[in-house]
Amino acid sequence: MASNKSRGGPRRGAVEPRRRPGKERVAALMEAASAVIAERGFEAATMAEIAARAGALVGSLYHFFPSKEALAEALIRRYEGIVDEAFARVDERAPTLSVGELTDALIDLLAGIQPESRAMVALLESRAEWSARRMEFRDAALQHIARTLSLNSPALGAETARHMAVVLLHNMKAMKAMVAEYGEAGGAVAELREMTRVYLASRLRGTG
Amino acid sequence: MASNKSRGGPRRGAVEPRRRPGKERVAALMEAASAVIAERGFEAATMAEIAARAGALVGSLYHFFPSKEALAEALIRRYEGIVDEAFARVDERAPTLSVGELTDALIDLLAGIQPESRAMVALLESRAEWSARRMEFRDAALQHIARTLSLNSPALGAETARHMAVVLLHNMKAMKAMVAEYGEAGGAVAELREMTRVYLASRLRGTG
Amino acid sequence: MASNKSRGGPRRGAVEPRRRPGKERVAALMEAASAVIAERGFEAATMAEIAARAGALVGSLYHFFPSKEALAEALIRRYEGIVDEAFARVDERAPTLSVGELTDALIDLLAGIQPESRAMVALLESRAEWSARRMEFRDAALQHIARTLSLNSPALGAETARHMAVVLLHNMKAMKAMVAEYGEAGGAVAELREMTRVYLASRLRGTG
Amino acid sequence: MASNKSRGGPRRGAVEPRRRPGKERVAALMEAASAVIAERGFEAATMAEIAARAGALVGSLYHFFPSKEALAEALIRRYEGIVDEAFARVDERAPTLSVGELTDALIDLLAGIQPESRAMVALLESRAEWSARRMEFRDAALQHIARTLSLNSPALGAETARHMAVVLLHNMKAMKAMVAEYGEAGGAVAELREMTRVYLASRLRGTG
DNA sequence: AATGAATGAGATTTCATTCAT
DNA sequence: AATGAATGAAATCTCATTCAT
Repeated sequence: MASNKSRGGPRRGAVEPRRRPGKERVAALMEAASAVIAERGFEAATMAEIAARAGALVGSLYHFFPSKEALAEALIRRYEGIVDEAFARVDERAPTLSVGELTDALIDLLAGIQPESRAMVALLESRAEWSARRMEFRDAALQHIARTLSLNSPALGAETARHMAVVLLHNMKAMKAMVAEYGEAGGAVAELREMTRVYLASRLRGTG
Repeated sequence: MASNKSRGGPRRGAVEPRRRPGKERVAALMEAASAVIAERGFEAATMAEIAARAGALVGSLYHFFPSKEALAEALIRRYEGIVDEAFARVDERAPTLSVGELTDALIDLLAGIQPESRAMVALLESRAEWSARRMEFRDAALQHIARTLSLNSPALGAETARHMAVVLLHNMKAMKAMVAEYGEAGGAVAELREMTRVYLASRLRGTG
Repeated sequence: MASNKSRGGPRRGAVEPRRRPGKERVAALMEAASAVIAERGFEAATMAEIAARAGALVGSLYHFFPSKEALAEALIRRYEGIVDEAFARVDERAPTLSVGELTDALIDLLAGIQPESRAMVALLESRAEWSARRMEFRDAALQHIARTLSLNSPALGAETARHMAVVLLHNMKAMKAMVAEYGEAGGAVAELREMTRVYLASRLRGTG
Repeated sequence: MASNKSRGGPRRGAVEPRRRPGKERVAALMEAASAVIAERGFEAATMAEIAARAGALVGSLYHFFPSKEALAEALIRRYEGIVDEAFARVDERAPTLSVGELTDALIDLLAGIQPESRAMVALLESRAEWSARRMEFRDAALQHIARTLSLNSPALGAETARHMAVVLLHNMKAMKAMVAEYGEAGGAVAELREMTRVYLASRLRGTG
């Protein structure tokens, strides 16, 4: 890692361009960032490669994202939106979902988000002094899961739901990784799904 | 001159020390490496910090471990020994273990190895071109788990055991991470244990 | 992080500068590299000194030449151009040259290229796993010489010309070194010229 | 290059062991040094590899040769002895040698010294601030050659002989290199021999 | 005498970030 | 807005040499 110290001044978040060409540029840059981070992990992804993949130059990248961390935050913000929507769709149906349906809905939620979710997991996994923004994202995901559980099984205690969410988030990330490694049809993938199903069946039994 | 060309010929792994002080130094260096890697992850751990934590200089570190990768391999070799022993202890009792006992034996196996296992997980998780050595370690762990399952439930198909092992290894690593984050008494820890228990109960039922 | 793993993908040779100041910088860097390599030899020449001599920092040097080897290749590419031109000028007159004129044309060819040729010889002499690029340069020089010989004495067999070229290249490099050491007027320089002349006279006699 | 500064105290040359085992050790170390320097060149040869090739350790090597330069000097001293003898053998016959015989005697002199002469050439070629010792060796070789020439052709002026020696030494080193590269039977080797023959024939004609 | 661990300066290379144009 | 060159701290690795045992 080179000098990570933020030498930068007061500029904080990402600049939001008003004009069309700028918007397209930003979209291309974020897509490129997603791809590179997914491939290499956050720390190993270099700003130069991200820019190059978008057909741009570092200067351009820094024009919109004043630091690597700002880029990460912008990505996370985008992921949050996507994840929010995914949960919203599940939550609509949550109260009426059977255990098997709930299992699939949750466990496939991350894996179903293409192609960003690999970068998302990489970002979540990356240390880098555990930036506050990433913790928030993680907490938001946990709250989402807990809420979905509660919607499905209102009798579930809030704290229990929260603890279960921690486990389920692990499973969701594992599913993403396993699908990437073995493909959707792998036997291990089926086992992970089955484990999640029997777990939810057991925990939500009396409550549903 | 510091050209990176491999010049020394076939020197591959770590140099084994021949004198008492060297042995102690190597032990101290590996301990320091474990600690730093556990804290920062493999890529972010610097050779300088590892050496410093052992009260040594980089030159000393490189005297025993000719590269960062060689250090990683030496650590993995040590972990392999420890993990082998842990599995051997479980396997002695495996045929007679109840599902609950088997669950605990497996899920606590990694977490029970102190203090190295955090570094072990970090090493397993690190990318760095997925070095062959780390893949082997992973495969060995999977085989260990599959064997333990088969010892407990001989009727289990070999392939099924293998697929279950993939899932269980995920759980074991998650347990390690969660204990490190929340402590042993955390509610999430209990949930992970419970999930593993009901999963094993469900899969080993008819077979035991 | 400074892992040596090739991460940037296929970037091989030198980056060609796109702006005026860059072009000048690159020219200054290559000149500095020539000078330092000429003085110290390739291996002993350090990137830091090369950069410093051009009034730049290592980072700048690496901006244009991603490795020391890439810098060497860029230099060789430039030398190739210069040498090609020098041979082209000789070859125009080659058919009509007397032995004495041919001797002078060849033996002074390298020595006449100022100031790069000392670095060129240093590069040619340097080991460093005998990089393919340098072998190619050497082969090209041999072919040039053989062609010039054949132009002057068409009856010369291709293989003989090739073997003579090996000897003449030695003489050309020796001339460069001796001029650098003793100056143009040295008695040894005259002897080398004379040796080359009687050799060519003897070999090209019946053929010319 | 690491810290090349001689931090050492007043110890200068190599220690000469009195006991048999010491003598054998020294011989083995010098042989190993010759081999490694021949393979890699002087600068790239490391003290550790030299020691290892002799089945010894750096400490041992430094016991007998207090620095790398001292080792180089010891090697040169040995070479001087060998070269002195070789010239003595030639000089006995020198007055009666025909031009062809003189050519062969000189041009094969270095190449005929096995296996040290490659290291010798490497040492002679290496820069390393052009140590005085190596310059002396070179000068001694030049004087040897000049003397042999004068013995064969007493009418030759002293200065002319000296200038011719410079050229002939180049040829002798080139022969060594070419034999190493193409083998004894190469066409280029024959050309080099022929060039040397016609040169000597031309220069020594009236004088012999 | 011999061993082999320790030292530390220095080399190559990487990369986030800045800034003049 | 965009470009791309410049910066410089930091990381990995090397190696001649010293020194305690």
